[in-house]
Amino acid sequence: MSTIDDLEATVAHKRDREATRARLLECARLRFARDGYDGASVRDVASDVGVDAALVFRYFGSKSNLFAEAMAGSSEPLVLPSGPVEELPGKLLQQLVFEDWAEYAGEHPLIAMLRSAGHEDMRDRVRQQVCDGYLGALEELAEGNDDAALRTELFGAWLLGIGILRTAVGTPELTKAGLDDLAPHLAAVATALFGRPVPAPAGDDSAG
Amino acid sequence: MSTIDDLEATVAHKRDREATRARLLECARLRFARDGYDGASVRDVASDVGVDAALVFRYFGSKSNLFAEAMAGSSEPLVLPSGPVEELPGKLLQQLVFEDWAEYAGEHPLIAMLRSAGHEDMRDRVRQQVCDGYLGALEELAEGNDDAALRTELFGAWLLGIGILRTAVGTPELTKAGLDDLAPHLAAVATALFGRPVPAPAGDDSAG
DNA sequence: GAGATAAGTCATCGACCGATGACTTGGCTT
DNA sequence: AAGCCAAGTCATCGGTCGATGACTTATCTC
Repeated sequence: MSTIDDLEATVAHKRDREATRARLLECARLRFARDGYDGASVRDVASDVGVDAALVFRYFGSKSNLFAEAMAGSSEPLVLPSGPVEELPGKLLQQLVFEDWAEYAGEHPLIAMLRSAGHEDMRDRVRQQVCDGYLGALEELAEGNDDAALRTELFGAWLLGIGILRTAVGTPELTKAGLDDLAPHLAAVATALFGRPVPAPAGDDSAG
Repeated sequence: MSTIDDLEATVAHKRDREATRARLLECARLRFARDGYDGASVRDVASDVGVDAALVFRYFGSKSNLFAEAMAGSSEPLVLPSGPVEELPGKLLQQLVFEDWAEYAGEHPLIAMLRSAGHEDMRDRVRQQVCDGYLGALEELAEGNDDAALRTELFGAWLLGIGILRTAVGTPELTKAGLDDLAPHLAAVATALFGRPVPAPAGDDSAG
């Protein structure tokens, strides 16, 4: 009996406010990332979770708030790779481009979020995430240069552009390229931009 | 009297099918570029021109057709710079980033078009324009390298990323940077990527 | 088991969307 | 000036959206 109770408590457990809220946020993240702010409807999100749309407004007040909370809690999937800074460009490239973001419709959430950049507040949100997150982590690489921040942004622009050409535009060479194909160019550009040697990311064993 | 007639004939010229059609297409280009396919409404476009929305459907049949015709006629503003290939990266950067695209809401049409990349046919259109237009012009620079096409796309990705970080994300350093600030980095990256010297774009006299 | 409280639903509103068809108005020919 | 035809408008439909408030139902306590 306790087994069944536990099961129901962890799996189904209907009418659990916090659990429902969490599921709504998770589905909202996916929907917003995949379809953009306008493209994702509150009814869609609610339907994914299996509740009525009115409940969403009951919990979050407005679609805008739902978006804000969903994106605020999305720092988890955007976790930055750790390790020595020299290896960071390669790891970021791998994460941005080659990681399997299947649950985000095949795109890195950041690229997907750009679809919503038409709205002013989302632009701010995206910018903050880009600057504080990715660029902040890269800035150490540019240390010692006169315009370190600019160089960092330029390198970030490159990574972002690669991701966009691959997933949003579908350019032929980049689409079929693997990490091994990009590695030497990554090293060359990073070195040229930062004025310090940046090793090419290892064609890691996990990549078949 | 003839003066007034001429004025009306050239300026106002009410009830001129072709003129109205052309104005609708022009406004549609701007709206679609600025707000994306979903964000731009037929009523908006019609209102810009000063006609009823029903007229748009009368002329173009559907919003989708309006979009197709508007974008088909937009090859004109995407004219490529001419001159020796070595100067092309700089010119492209200037056009992509610093040209005044005021009529396209301050963004290069290409970047703006990415907003609509959620729609499949739009994606194809953007890819074709990118590949045949911009990347095709740049490919000559990569000649002599083993993977010339990939290098070209990588450089295109960089230019595109710069444009996006500037206008769509609003990253601080890139936003306030001028062409002169970017020129040396452009030269460094292009040289590293193409393996041949690429001169920095001249901080031209017209830029005050 | 009765009742209270919170989780979740239903019905509905007003606004806007794309789209259609009947209507009006302006310009040209005769 | 009469009258036709095309350019442009108006009224409206069906649908979806965000949002609200009244309602139902499950769960917990006593």
